[in-house]
Amino acid sequence: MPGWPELLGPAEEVAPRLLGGVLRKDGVAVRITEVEAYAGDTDPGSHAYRGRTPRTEVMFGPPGRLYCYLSYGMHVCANVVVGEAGTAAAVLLRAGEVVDGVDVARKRRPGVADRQLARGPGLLCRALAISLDDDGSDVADHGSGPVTLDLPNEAVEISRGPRTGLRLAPDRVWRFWITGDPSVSGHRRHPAAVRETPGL
DNA sequence: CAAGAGATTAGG
DNA sequence: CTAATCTCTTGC
Repeated sequence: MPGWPELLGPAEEVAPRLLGGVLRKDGVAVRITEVEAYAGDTDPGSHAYRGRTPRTEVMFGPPGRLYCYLSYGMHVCANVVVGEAGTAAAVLLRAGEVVDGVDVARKRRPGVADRQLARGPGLLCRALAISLDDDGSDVADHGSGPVTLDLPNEAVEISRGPRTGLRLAPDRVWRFWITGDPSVSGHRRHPAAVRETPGL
């Protein structure tokens, strides 16, 4: 059974549906509170915009896999691949709240307040000990790999705003987060234009 | 082949 | 504001 039907829509529709979901690895669990959507070859902001490279290969594969990449040469960031195989859409996991294995996560980030343990895409991976070795790991097939994802079973209130760290395609308002959650990142220049979208 | 920007974070 | 440092793109 290839992937979940929930992951098959366009990235900007799938992304908010992941909010409140739980990502697990080695006893540590993070409830996802902030995501960003990337559309692949039609999206100038996507790594896959200029075609396949060894790094972006996973994004062109089937949905439900993890796309991990090295950011600025030092931080690992993780995406969930969405959409049909052959497309390169993905959802970047930007931030979350540690809901299990807090003691383990604390050891990975000494001196940091609990609510900030996964406050940012690089930090989220550090809290979960996700590395480049997890690139391509199948999170949809629950239990087969080291990393698993549970989709949320209750609705959450969602806000949206422009994507962070990107100058390109500012018209795509594709960053989503759980309204009012203290663990969302955006610590840098928080976009002024922030609207709520109860209708999603 | 060399240079620079980028889905980041920590420290001054 | 800047350093640290990997991958890919663009320019010479």
